[in-house]
Amino acid sequence: MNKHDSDETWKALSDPTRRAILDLLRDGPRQTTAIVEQFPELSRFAVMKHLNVLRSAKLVTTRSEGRVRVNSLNAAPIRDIIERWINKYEAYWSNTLLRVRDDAEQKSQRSTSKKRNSV
Amino acid sequence: MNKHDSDETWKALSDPTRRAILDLLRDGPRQTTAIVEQFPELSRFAVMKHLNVLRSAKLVTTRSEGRVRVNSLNAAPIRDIIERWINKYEAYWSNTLLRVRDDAEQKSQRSTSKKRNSV
DNA sequence: ACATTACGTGACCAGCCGGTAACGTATTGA
DNA sequence: TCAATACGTTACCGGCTGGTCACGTAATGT
Repeated sequence: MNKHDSDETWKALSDPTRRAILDLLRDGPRQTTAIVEQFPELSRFAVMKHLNVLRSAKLVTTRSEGRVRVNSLNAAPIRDIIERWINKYEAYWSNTLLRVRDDAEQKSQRSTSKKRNSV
Repeated sequence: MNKHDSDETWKALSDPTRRAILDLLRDGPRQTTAIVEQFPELSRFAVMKHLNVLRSAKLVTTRSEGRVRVNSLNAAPIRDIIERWINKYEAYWSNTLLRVRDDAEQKSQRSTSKKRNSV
């Protein structure tokens, strides 16, 4: 949780393509080519560069399976940042966070259908 | 909350100096010169550029008081982002964030009379 | 009136960032 | 074996970003 690490996380999260990759990996691990194909408007290398940024920020982990590379989301750095900001800005939104918790409770009571909004 | 807006927020938050300015404004409004003086290693213009980025991302609002300009934090865009990410990544950190939310709830119930800093 | 204080801007520059084209490596199946 | 598949890299580039220096504007106190 040192400053350099969180700064790298922020930098990694600041790009919309990289956030879209994380969105994709939320639904489960993906091999590299599958991620690349998700962005037909970008070259393969462009996507892989983003992937490398995410890897060095430890937001994505990759393991080899034969000639396939499986990329998985690691949400820990995001959690660290969010947790930090929740504590830092607590005075500014305590009531809002209560609403967030209510949403979460309702959602877990309803069903487990996931929504896919891109931020 | 369209995509452009939240992207601008992310970009604004991606710089450590800008996050430090927000940190400063958490403690209350500051006039422009006071913010500038907080960063002796930077030129005044550099700080003001960062301030302008924060203003156009609506993270900082500024009002005139005579020849003084008072800058205030607006945490709403941060709250929006965090709220979204809490919901999106809910499955990845169930216990930790619930604890944080419980803390917020207890605190808001304890000190309902205590107003937060004027924004 | 006018120096002082507070704030803002124009012009410019180096370096990083996100992107492409082309090429290289390694595992696998027929 | 060797073409196909999956993945990665070298070389390069335009534009954005974060920074500087110098200058400009506007309200205030005396």
